[in-house]
Amino acid sequence: MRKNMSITLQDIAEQAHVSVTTASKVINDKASEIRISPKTRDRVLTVAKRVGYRPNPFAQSLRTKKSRSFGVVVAEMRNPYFGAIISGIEQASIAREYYPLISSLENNFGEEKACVEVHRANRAAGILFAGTVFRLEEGILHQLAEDNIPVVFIGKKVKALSIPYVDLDNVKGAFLATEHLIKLGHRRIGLILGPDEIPASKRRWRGYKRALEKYGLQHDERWVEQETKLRSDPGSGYSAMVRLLESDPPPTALCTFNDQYALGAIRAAVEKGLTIPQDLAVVGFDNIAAAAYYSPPLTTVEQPMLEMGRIAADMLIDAIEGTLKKERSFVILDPKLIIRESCGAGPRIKQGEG
Amino acid sequence: MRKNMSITLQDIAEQAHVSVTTASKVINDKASEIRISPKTRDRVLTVAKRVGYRPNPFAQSLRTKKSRSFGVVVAEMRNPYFGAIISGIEQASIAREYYPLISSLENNFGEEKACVEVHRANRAAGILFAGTVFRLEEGILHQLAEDNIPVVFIGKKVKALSIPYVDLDNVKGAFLATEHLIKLGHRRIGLILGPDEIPASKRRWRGYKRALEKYGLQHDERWVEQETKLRSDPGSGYSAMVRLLESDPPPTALCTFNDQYALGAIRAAVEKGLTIPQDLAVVGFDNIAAAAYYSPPLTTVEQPMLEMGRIAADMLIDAIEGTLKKERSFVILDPKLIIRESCGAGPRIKQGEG
DNA sequence: GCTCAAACGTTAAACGTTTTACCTTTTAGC
DNA sequence: GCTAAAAGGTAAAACGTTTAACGTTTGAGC
Repeated sequence: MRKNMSITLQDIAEQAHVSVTTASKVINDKASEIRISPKTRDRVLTVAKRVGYRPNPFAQSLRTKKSRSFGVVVAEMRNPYFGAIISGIEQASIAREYYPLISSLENNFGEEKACVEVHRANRAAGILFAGTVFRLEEGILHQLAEDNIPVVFIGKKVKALSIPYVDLDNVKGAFLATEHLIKLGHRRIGLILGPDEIPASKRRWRGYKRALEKYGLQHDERWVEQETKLRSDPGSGYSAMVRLLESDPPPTALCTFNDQYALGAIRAAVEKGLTIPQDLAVVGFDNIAAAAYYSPPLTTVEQPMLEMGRIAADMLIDAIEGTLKKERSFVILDPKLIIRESCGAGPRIKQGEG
Repeated sequence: MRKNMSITLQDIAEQAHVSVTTASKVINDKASEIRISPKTRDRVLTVAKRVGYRPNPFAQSLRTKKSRSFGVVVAEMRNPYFGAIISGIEQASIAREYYPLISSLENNFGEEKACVEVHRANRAAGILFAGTVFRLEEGILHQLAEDNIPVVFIGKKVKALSIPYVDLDNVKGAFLATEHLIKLGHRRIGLILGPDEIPASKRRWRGYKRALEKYGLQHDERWVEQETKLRSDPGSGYSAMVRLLESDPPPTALCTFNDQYALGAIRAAVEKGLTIPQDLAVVGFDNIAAAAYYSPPLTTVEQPMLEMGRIAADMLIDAIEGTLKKERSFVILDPKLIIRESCGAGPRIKQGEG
């Protein structure tokens, strides 16, 4: 009649006629470095299996002063970009028996501090700042460093503290996109950037300029628009595009900060009576799942979100376990241009199949 | 030089010259039902604040046998639909100082069992099955019930065990969509359903039929396609639409299982040379953020994902705390038709602004 | 001045592990 | 057959809380 009582080592010990210590040693089985006879070993293991023993993680953590969960702070949950990253984080951590505690800032940026506080209160073994985190005071990071709580960033480089990070080569990504448009003959190429707080924004701007320079085009401020709102939705692309279309002459091609911006920008252009790609060629960024089905299917720069999540989580767990090597602490992944139809250059075959 | 050691009640007790018990009582402050003089109270509180005391959740949970975290099992993380639900779950739980442990099945359906096992191993105080969970063996649910671990479903009704749930009125949602098309004059109305395992699928089919019946149209199997793949991406809508377009005569209007299906279906139609909405009117479902920016902007049935998440989380927490009333255990929310341009009936103004 | 409560605190046990230090029994070496 | 060490196991303390049960002081009532 033991309602809601779980099985403890005590129970196992009794049933297997050994001490709690022995039971514990067997269960943990430190590479048989402990000296237990095969006979008792089997006995304990059999009992444990029979009763469905599950170690109490609270007792374990209390005793060992180690936690198997880590915090994840993500900008917005509803964004498929972050969804993919989280998915990757999850894959990696489940595999290593760690548990991510996910918290998102949603619209309330500036809540990083509160989020971190929650994770600390929960004794997170480390914190992963996924996607773009902005106004994080350095003080918080110092505090974390001081208390030996490892931190990993995705998409942001914190110079001062040499914090491990994984990021995409954003300069190259924007370069590829811009170059593609140039090679298609475009000369007036617009650019819609994200807010300054997102580090990728500046870097993509550099990639864009670099491509223009390489092909001897000159850079014109009229064709660069920047969204200041932090939330990454199609609305941002829409309003930026409305502004951009007022420039004279308007651009014939466009690089956007991400696929969602592209969706909004396309909408704005279409509402002005333009057709894509004839009147305006558009390149996105990220290659989210839906991009292949936009009208027209979106040419975009692929960002391996899933992999980034996986790598970052592995790095963080390594750091938690104290095995993260310096030379594996800074990972920059390669972007890839996915050509579809939104620039008029794609093969007219169905995309995203298979 | 105490590296990585956190402050304990012990420390506070010493510094405030009281016993650990007193410190504990003051910190927990059970509505001053405990008898502690204001003077000592203040002393303890001051010290606690000064040293930044954070109770150790492991010790707390170990001692009280209560956990403040609960599991969330979600179908796919990368889907903005679930992203929104999770967002709602988070809002509600943070507010009540509970912590959701999120795990997703991604493509590996049939892993419900493993997910549940993980949550149990982590001593989740309850489990929220968010979105659509399919092949969950009843055995698992019985086990959970037996062990007094409350469960709440979103979007699924488990008759046998009278498990609390929150859901949308799917019949009504599909009815609204279909009726809208009928009122616009359509007579051949197609339907793309999700897989049978998703309970909403059947119910939307009923709503669709009910609308046809009400307006004296007869139901024709040729115009109903069903996707069997569980993953909800535009590709599903795309391939279903390809099949649907082979029917003769083809439908002039279409209800889709969700906005992502709609995106894919529209793409397939456009590739066949059709224009939306002139040749084919399309209605989506869910009203995800991007839907307002599709080309054309999508008329769709709104589902309050955020609210569903919030309500479900609140219900689960109530259940955990033993305060969930029977009459508040079954919540069905009302869908709302959002009219945009994909049916040719929307006002030709910009959508999704503001 | 005595008694009795009330007011204010404290001691100690318990939660389920892990780990240190120790104890007993075999076994091996000679 | 004796000793030493290896093998196999155990007792007890500790992790940081909460809580039941128990002290001590204070003050009121008479």
